[in-house]
Amino acid sequence: MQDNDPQSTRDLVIAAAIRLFGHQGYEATTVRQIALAAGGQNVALVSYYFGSKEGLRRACAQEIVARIHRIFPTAPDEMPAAGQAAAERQLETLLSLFLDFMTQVPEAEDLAAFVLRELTESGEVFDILYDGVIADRHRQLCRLWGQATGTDPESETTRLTAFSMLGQVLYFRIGRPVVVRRLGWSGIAPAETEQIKKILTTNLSAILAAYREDPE
Amino acid sequence: MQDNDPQSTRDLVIAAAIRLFGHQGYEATTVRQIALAAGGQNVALVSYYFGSKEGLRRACAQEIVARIHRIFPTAPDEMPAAGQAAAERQLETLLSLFLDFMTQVPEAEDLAAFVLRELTESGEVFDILYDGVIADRHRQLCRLWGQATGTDPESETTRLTAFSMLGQVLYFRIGRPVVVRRLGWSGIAPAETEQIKKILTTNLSAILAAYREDPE
DNA sequence: GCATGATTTAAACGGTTGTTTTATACAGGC
DNA sequence: GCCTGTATAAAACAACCGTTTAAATCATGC
Repeated sequence: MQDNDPQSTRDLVIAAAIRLFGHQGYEATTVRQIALAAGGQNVALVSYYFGSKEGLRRACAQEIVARIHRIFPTAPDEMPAAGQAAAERQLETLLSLFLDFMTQVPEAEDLAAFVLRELTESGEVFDILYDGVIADRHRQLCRLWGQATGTDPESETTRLTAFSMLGQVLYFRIGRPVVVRRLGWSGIAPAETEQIKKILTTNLSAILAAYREDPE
Repeated sequence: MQDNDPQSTRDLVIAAAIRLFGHQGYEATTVRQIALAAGGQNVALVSYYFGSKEGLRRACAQEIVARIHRIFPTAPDEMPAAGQAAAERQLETLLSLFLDFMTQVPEAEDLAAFVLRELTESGEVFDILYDGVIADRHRQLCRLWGQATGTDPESETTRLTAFSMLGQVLYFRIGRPVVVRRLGWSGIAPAETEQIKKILTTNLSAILAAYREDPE
């Protein structure tokens, strides 16, 4: 029970909490489970460090915001106005990286599950996540989309289309068990991610082409 | 507390449980809440009728399967081999109905939330839902997709593409709070659903066109 | 080496959980 | 009438919940 880790006890508790909250839900997770999963820590630490179980929940959300900022740094607000072809290529790599993260990075499962649950409950934590990670990323996607199609990046059509593209990626994380079972896969290894990537890339360029020849 | 309802007490309990399980999660919901929401019934009824809270959870899943069968009857296995244009129109109405259901029917929120949660937990109830509602509907979608593009309806590409289309629809239910906030809407009224429908229809025909001119 | 503050521990708190028990009301067959 | 099985009721059950308390341990500056 010595402190040999570089991580502080506080960080250990947060990491365990994100994993458990995401996997089984906030209410279903007990602080004793968290303390145990954090390396056999004491139950009282949750109250000590975070005030309450609800405080720990908030701390988890803030940690997620920080972690995603580290993984996907926000692009500078004003980007060089690339051409349509360049913007399309940037869109492609953006969605590709997002898919890789969602299907391949192990910790993404916990993060996505946590965000998903908070999203359904629409509590106070939802605001932290929306302001911290969702809004900026979506705006960036819309900016690229506007450049690639030559349309208003903040039009209602663009914003909704951006969500429809995100939905495609996210389903392969949220609906992963369904996809795996229906495809007869044993999981989503890098080879399967490439297979999905081909589908999404095809969809992307097809939709972009439709908007370019008829900007509505 | 007389039995004036046409619904049996059992059905009342299941209805209340689906609503509460979907809205706040299985663990977060107490059997006393359910009994109260079912019209002030007694707590012991849950054990009496369903054996346990977990048994009630299974009964909810089976009820959801039955209800969705009632709303979206499965198409007969062999459909008249319609032409490509007819198949595309059928795809369009199918996704359109699905979106309507997901965004407009009030009870869809509870059903979708329930399914979503069970999907994340991958327990025994997930099997009931996959076998009962997901597999058949996805196969039907693939069949139509095959007809509309002239490709193998059970190829890996077709099955994945079908999921990518479903993902687009589902995001507007799962991510509803995000969409509403980002678009500055106050909710998703029928007018907003039509707006989304335009986007999804555009995407659908664009992707179909891509596969038709290059079947890969 | 001792005072000081932060960290960790064990134990207990009242309250709530799912379930069981026991008793009561109510139907229909004989 | 009574008997039988189903349905509802109230109360109690042990187990567990999040939180608090109070004491022990640790690191650190002086």
